Amino acid sequence: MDPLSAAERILAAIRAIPRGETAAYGVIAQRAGLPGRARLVARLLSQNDDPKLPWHRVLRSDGRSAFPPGTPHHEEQIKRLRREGVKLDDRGRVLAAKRTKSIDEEVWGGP
DNA sequence: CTCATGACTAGCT
DNA sequence: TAGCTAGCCATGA
Repeated sequence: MDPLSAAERILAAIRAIPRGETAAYGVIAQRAGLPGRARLVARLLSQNDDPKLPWHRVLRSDGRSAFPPGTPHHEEQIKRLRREGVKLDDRGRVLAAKRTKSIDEEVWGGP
């Protein structure tokens, strides 16, 4: 049986995002062994209550925040990302170069 | 059981 | 580049 629940694998993948980098919902899901479950990742985040979870590093596939611009959540997310050195364009989009490249190694540490 | 909703995505126009 | 659509799937009414 699975040593870790799907939810726990997803949370682990989110926690593994390095400071200053970001990852899309779909990427997190895939890394958790749940390809195509981006919405599950979103749902977990919406219900998560762990203040240690770097939820602000999780973005949509286009590099934008999942929250509508102008909302408190959106502002908070952008604020945290900037504080970590993440660069955004005028439209609040994270530069592609800063998006996650090898979360797999971050999570499962290669071998 | 069906229907609506949502911190999503990929593809098409 | 922006907007729309269909597909996705766990939850709750």
